[in-house]
Amino acid sequence: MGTDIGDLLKKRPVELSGLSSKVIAIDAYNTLYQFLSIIRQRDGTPLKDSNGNITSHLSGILYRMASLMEAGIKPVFVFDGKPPAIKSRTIEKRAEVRENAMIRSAEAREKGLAEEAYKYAQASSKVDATIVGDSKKLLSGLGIPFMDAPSEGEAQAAYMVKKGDADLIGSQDYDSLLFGALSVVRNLTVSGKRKLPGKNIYVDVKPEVIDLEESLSELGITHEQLIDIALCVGTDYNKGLANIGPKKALKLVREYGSIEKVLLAKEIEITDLESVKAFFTDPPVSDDYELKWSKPKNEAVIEFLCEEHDFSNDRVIKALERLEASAGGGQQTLDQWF
DNA sequence: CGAGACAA
DNA sequence: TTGTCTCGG
Repeated sequence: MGTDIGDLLKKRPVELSGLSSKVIAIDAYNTLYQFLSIIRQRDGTPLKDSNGNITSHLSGILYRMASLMEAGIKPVFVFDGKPPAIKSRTIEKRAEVRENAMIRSAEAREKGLAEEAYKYAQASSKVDATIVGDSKKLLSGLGIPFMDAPSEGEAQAAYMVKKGDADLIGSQDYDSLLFGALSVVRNLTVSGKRKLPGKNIYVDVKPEVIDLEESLSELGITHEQLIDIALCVGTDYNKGLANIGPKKALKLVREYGSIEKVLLAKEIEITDLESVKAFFTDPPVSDDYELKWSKPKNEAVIEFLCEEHDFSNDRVIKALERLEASAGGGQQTLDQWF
């Protein structure tokens, strides 16, 4: 998923507290997928309520939003709209991978290969309409704004940053930088050690910020050239060149100046090159959003999570208290004085 | 992933 | 208090 240009970019570790008062446009699809694939039991099954509905994403949203709001961060979720036609190959491929993973997971479970079963169960995660609907319902209850992008969420989020309505994009992917986002934050989580599944290995996971201008000047390339590099490596919208990774792509684009000249020199072609480039530089975006954070609607959240989805009352109330104490990123509490 | 329990 | 592990839904 996304584009494999991460190795080229400069990453600066940050604390969550260092992002206080920042508006972060969260790539909803990316974040929900992360929750679905990671919040699982040891056998690989996601969290579910007594009716069999998946609830991993609800758990993820509740606790992470409590942490972010507590840190004074103002999150806004940006959901995907209609994918562009040039993405259809990627979408088909993802569906294939998921179905394959589902079968392999079942097979591995039969054979008693726990680790394998877990891995394939993760890969079968799908952000479907129910997951999206549930998530929006919870966000409404938590008082956190969200919007539907006309097309790609990352493109919309990048637009919001360029406009100055948001400060950073929260995503594990780098695509929003191609769409012109000035700043991306990855690992948007309370920093700490994470145990790798299976082995007894712990890794430190800290939030990290990637600044577009900083990365470009360090690489000595323009934004357009960064897009060209991504196009060489391959994106969600094009296949990329054979045996070309980020390092070789950087070298080629530096040497020839642009992807067009690279293709000319190597006598190769990329289908839809022009429309893919145009999609990165001028994607469909919308001004139809309102960024307003409000106090959580406690009763509605409790009804939704506890009554409908079997969450523990105590846990939900605790998370709501954390949210309530920080709702509006300080704005709300300040208003009390006027 | 993140909370909570329990050990050190 | 800090680290390690399990459970949550």
